Amino acid sequence: MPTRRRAPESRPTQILDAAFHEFGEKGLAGARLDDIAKRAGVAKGTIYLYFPHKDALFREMVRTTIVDAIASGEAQRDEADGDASAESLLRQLATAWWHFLREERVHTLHRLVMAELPQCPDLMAFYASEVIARARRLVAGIIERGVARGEFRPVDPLIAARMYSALWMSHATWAANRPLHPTLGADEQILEEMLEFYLHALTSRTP
Amino acid sequence: MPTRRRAPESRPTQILDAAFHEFGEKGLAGARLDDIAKRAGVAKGTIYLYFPHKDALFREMVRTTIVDAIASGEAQRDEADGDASAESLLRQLATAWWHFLREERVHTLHRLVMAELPQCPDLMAFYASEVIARARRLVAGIIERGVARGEFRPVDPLIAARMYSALWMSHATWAANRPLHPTLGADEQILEEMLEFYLHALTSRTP
Amino acid sequence: MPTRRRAPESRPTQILDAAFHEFGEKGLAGARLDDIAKRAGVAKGTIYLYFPHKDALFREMVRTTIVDAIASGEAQRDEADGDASAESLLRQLATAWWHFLREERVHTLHRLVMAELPQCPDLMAFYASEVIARARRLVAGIIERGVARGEFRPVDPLIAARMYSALWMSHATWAANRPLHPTLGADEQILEEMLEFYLHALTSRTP
Amino acid sequence: MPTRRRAPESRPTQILDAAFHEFGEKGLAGARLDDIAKRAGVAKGTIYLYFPHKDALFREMVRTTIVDAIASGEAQRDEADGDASAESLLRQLATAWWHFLREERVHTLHRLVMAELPQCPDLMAFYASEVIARARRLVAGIIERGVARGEFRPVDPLIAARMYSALWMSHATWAANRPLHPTLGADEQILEEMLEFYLHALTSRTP
DNA sequence: AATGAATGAGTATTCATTCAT
DNA sequence: TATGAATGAATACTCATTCAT
Repeated sequence: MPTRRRAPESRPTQILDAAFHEFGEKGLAGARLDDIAKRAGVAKGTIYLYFPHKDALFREMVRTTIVDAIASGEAQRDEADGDASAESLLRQLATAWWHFLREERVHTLHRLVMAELPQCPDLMAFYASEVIARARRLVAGIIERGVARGEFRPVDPLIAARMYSALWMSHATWAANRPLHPTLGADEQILEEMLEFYLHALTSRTP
Repeated sequence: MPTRRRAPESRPTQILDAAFHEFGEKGLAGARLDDIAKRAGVAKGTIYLYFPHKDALFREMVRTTIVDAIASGEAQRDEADGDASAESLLRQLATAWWHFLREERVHTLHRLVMAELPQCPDLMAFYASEVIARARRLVAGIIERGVARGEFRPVDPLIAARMYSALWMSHATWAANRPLHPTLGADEQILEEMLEFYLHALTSRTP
Repeated sequence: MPTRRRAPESRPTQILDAAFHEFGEKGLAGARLDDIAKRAGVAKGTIYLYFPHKDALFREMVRTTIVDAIASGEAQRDEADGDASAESLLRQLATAWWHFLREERVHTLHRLVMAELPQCPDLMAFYASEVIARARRLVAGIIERGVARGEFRPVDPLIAARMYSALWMSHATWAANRPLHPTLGADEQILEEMLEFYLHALTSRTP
Repeated sequence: MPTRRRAPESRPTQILDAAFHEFGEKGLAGARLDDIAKRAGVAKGTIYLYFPHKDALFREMVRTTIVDAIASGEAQRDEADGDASAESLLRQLATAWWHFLREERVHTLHRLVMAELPQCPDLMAFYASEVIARARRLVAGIIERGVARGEFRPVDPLIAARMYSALWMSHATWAANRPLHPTLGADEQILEEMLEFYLHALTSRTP
């Protein structure tokens, strides 16, 4: 019998961590509480000391993962140089979000959200507003500035930001399933391709 | 009610149809054979005359839905005028695919694929090559032609086609969850926004 | 694997029978569905084809047992000679109810009702009105007649009937636990004692 | 709030008190140690310092409740005037026992005994001899005296005492569930009805 | 003595699968 | 073919009991 009470206050974290992996691999229905407990190194009953039932555990896991992901995303963004050109800022942000989206953890989260959250509309909404819309707002701000400075052609910043989301998120999904998308190059190359394409769309004068 | 064949003597089709709805609503694990049978108007045992088990039913449902979807997609494409400018062709194809992607049925399929198919890699591959890559090949062909004709700037047609997929598929997903994306306009407007953006990216000469 | 579908329409009866014994021995909480199934000779799942959950099974078991018991009680009563003196009628009825109350089945039922039904007030009410009050009404009728005929002193028939219930039911409970009540004589003797006492109370004119 | 000692240093008493209420409401199986602890204002583990397991707690709770009840019953009896007529004594005792039996606490105890003690025969025996038989002996003594004095007709005192128990206990049970027995009058009236009936049975000369 | 977090055996309930009809 | 009653393995959740503090 292993020692009880190993790290009293980190118990919920251990469990949420294990839950993330099990749910990530098997989905909400497929994951077994037994396995989550085993992975977390606690007894099954312990889970119920912190979460009233499987669904609540799932929800809380999604919620904390979103919050964590946002925090890490913000951190990456905050390294950006606030004084540079809009294009340069966009490149920095694009790079940071690309690394963020390419994290295993984020991809798993995204898949879970797509898969199971139609049944939990509130979590879906949380994800949509906190993760998706947040990135869009950041990008929209940069684009607005680029338009104001004359770096970019006059576009609706919100629409352009949506296009940005579309490109980055889709590619992240595909890159996470490379075997299915064999024409995809290396991560850095994809990033370059997206940036090249995206900047062309913003700077064109001709059409 | 969309056109879906329902030959009264064709049990498997009835069942697959019912399976599509139940799996679409509840997912692979959540759907109950009982409900599928009820919806199909057959006894539970009857399902086992045609499909060895639940998973096989799911797979077969996904497969036929993909095949059906492709057929309907192809039909829309074939209405395109083979003789027009690349831009005009692209507009026609873009419109057709947009309508295709906006079908409830296609969105449901997409969600299921994202959600459950990590566990069925072969189906995932089938979907990726038959649905996603197929569209890309079509678009790539048009772009190649546009580049050759000098309509578009010299881009890698495959890469540009990937960007196309990214924009169209992401927006289709968001449009299917409009409540979560309140800044989205009407379907036709979204299509216009994407086309405008995409054509700019292809025609710009500057950055 | 024993034969399936042994007696299709008697399945619920088999189960209710088994439930009566298991609940009777262990109580509502103590009885295990597994054991009930085993005793009924069916699989555990089969129970759920007929009863939505344990509580419903318990309730239904109590209900049918009450109904059965009443039917058997009525049958015994109907053998009574409608034309005799009130005393004679009372003796007949008293004998019939005594035999009825002394049945194992009735005693078990009574215990269950006392024990578990505070949590199911409707079943309790059903028992009170169908079993207890029913007997009282019968007795009250006879007493009323006896009073009218001058056989008995003028008593309130309902009150007298309540006294009857009290004597008979208490003695039935004690007789079912004879080891705890060693001064109790044989069943027939108890019946005689109760009748002697009861008739005295009804016929005395003095105090 | 009825008088119940609650010496602050007397943990076991607090626990037994809480146990009485929880077991009384939910039964042996239904009561949760957690709730008992909460009600007693102690931690769950503390219970195990005084009682080796749930069953022991239940048993001890029943035992002390019986002992307490007897003590309070005796006290009431001892107020009786030892010198009066048998009838007067009987009336005094009957009144005292009626108040005793009508206590919530006694009724709860009685229900628990009926419900759960088939599984604990020794407790059942304790209850039968200490509570039921004790009352009978008291009554039997008075009756014997009444017969000797010629106040009562010559009856077997033990049998008559049994009849007394039957009347009083049954009515106490019914009175505790008045909603189910709507024809029941007020407590004092019931007592009068029982006494009137009982004395008639004892004093009749005629039949 | 007292605590309450942790344990894990125990059980109701579900549902894919079978098979006698 | 078609049925649907029957099966029983699988699993979420509970709660008496333990023990490090």
